[in-house]
Amino acid sequence: MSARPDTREQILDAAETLLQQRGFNAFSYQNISQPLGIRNAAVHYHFPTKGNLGAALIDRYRRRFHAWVAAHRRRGSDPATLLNGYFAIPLNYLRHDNCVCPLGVLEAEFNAIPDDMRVATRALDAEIREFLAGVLRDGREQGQFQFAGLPEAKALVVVAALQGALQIARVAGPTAFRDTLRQLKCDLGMDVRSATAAEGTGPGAHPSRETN
Amino acid sequence: MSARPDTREQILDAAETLLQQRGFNAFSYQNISQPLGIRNAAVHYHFPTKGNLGAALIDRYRRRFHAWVAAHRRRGSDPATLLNGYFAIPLNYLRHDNCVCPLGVLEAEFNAIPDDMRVATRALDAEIREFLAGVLRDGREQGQFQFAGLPEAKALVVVAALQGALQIARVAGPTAFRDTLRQLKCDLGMDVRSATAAEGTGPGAHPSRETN
DNA sequence: ACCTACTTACTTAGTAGTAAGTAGGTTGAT
DNA sequence: ATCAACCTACTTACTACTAAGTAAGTAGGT
Repeated sequence: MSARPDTREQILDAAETLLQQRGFNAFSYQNISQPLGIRNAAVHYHFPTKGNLGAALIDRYRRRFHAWVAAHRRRGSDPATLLNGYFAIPLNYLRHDNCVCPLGVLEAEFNAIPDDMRVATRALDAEIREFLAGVLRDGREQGQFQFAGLPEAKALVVVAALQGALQIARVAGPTAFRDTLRQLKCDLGMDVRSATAAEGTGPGAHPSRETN
Repeated sequence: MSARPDTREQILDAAETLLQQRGFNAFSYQNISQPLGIRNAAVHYHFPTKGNLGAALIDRYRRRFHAWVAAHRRRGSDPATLLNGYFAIPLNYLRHDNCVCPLGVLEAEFNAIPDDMRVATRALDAEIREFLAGVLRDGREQGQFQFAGLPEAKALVVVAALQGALQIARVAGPTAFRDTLRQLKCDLGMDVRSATAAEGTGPGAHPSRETN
């Protein structure tokens, strides 16, 4: 009966889906343990407190993102490829039963999560925006994107809009997100083909469904 | 001891702050009753279930927004004034201890709120985006704004970015929101003065602090 | 003999929600 | 004008449940 010995990772997978579907304060240890066929105390064994679980989850998001960026750097991807690869992350969330961006959830509940989670959240946000600002700067220099203003400010608009659009897609349907993405590309002077569907799972590789 | 007979409205005020500060699933009846010096059951008297409270709160947001739009219509405000007035709403939230957009919170927790709240949330989102798309369309026709694409898509980008930026401001500080707003205006070909500070409280008039 | 990865059984502290009682004001019939 | 009936806006006291977290025990591998 030891088909999946990696209980710890399965717990994180379950927590990830629950976080992006319901929010941190709207799921319990039982929501994790029951589907996995284990006991609440088993979850506590791996993650003594819920805050530890949350912080470990955010750290995993960060490691995945770092690895994804590193892989692209090795491949020497150009700015347009990097940006389309980044767009694939929320597109994956969207396909995954309208999951929202983890950063959005954590920031919305920021005053109701433990301190170690806040620190990790801040770090993830900074890393993503720093990456994106670099991509936008390089892309503009190389003539792949057109926009006015600082790359940091444009990166802010892009991440904020993607994050917000995933949330809006919850009430307005997935086309709301796709329309937002198309407009963002248009505002960057990019080629507006729907595309980027087969861009690979990227760092936002969501556990359930396709991992079966 | 009847300084404030309007308990019902005070409950909604408290719930509003709690929603935008902590999220719907991260506050309890006690968080409302205790500061008001009343009992939990008094809250249940006015709002039998937490879902009723939440739905009533969203309905109040909607009524405030309708009244605000109607007031501007009577005044015959031009698109730029309307848009700057709309921008004043999240700017007020920001000043109010980094409150986030109620729609963002509700959408993030969408799978963890009762059904009547979902219906009301959907309605509020549709009303806001419809209003904004109209403003953007008129403004472009009158030469006040410049942008490519459909007004509906541009409205989506604007509301999504504002919503997301309020959340990001939680972890990155208020300048993150202001930078996002400046970039959005820049992308619309608007005059980029910081301004719009004394735009009045508008429909996002938050209860506590200044109402004292 | 010990470690890892659990389980069973429990505690403590909340949560939303309810039932029944009550103070004070309003209404209506006599 | 007075008294009974009733309504609004609560209170006290409770139920039923769920939450996170802990202590102690155990099976199986090293």
